[in-house]
Amino acid sequence: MRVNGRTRMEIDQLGDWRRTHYSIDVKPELDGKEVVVLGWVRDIRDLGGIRFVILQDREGTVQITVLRGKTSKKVIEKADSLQTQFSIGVKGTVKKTKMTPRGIEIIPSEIRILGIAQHPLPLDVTGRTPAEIDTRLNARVLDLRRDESQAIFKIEHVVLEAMRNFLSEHGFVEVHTPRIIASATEGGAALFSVAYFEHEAFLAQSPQLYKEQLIMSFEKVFEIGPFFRAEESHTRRHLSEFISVDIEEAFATATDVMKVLEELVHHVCKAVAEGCRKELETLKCKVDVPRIPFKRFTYDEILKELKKEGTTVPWGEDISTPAFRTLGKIHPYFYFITDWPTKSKAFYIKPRDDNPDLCGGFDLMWRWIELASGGTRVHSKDLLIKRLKEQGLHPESFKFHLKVFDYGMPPHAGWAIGLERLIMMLTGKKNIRDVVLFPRDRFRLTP
RNA sequence: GCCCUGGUAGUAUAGUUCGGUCUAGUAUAGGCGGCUGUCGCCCGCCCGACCCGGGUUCAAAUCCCGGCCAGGGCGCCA
Repeated sequence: MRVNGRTRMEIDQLGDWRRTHYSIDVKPELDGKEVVVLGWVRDIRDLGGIRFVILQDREGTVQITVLRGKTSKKVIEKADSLQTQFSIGVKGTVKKTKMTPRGIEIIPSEIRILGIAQHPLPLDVTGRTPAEIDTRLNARVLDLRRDESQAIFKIEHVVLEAMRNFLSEHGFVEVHTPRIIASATEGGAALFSVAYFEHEAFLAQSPQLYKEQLIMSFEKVFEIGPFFRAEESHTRRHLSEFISVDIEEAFATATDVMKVLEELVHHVCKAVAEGCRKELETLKCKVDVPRIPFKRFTYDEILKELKKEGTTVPWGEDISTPAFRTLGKIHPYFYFITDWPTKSKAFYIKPRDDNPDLCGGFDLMWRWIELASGGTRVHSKDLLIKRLKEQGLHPESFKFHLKVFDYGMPPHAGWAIGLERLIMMLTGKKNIRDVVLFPRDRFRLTP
């Protein structure tokens, strides 16, 4: 049998080999010590009598140096049969040297080939030859070995960890609401339908109604999880499946949860700026820790600003994407937009007591992108029914939700932030697909 | 859903304006050979592509029509 144009080599067993060090932990102090490193072949440079194999693991790379004259025949044969992206294990001795940038190399005593890679590969992991996003997503697992991809998802991990810590420390309880629901939670966005035994069900577009119900016992809740929108949108910032970070708090108003939101964003930016220096450098990206509180503008003030720039938005209408792009140029960082017209926001956002045409809804903007939205919620059953009707929805289809208002619904408020959009902002990526492991959009369902 | 742009080796590109010189160029990857200190190693040789279907023409990668796919924009949204 032939693979890659040559005789198929034996695949070795991992056996009792376990990693003793990640690549970056192999340091000059270990000179003379035996180590076992595991990973993938990033690069091979063969100079004839000497062959350099660069091994990559999730933390970095380390050089394996094979000297033809001084190494056993068996090791040389193995080293010669390696190709890039093979999964391998190397047992060898650390050698201090001035010949490598990191000051060390590993002289192998045994190499094990643990998994082969079929060549030619669909993309270049070293990044010397670029690949387009479509090509990269089709070969996503290989693409995820690129330094840039690794950096993005390391940052995402740090963000999620920072968010969970922050919210837990502020007394929020993590909850999970159903993904499979009987009917629309908000109206508005289109839903995916699923066959649910003998019924039709839908994939949840938001945890909105459930999180409101949960504050009736837990008071402060948060949820991080995927939600689904069957929108036809095909843009750089929309997905069919996205991660929403939601909070809801009892006995609170928009003002209270806006404070939580800006403190959270501040905390997250700080965690990334301090904890992901290497990753930000890889991405050639800078994260400025924002000053809090963020600027707050009312909807009316925003309309006036836009008018000055020559963009007229009729009062009560939502702000168009081109108008938001204009705003992004005026306000190049974080800012809130408050006091929206009631009719432009969802039925569960509370109209103001002193002026029912305005409501307690807000958006958190980053430049021209809507990062989060939230508000004070309606907690009166009668008002909620009235609002449902005004939005053209049928109170009958919300009867299970309306029923809980008979059990002592407190005033409450909350928000939701689009995780991927936040990650885009922190990583400087212009396409949301870059920051999702396996994105789902209007035209992509695989891999 | 609508609008715009594009589709050339595994990948990324040149060529398309104005049809012929394209037997389709380059880089990288891949194969073979050489090289004992590389770190985007180097050198030589080789392999490999015009999205699909139809049309115009003496002649189509190039022009026209349809399809599929991709990227961007809009509306909607987070």
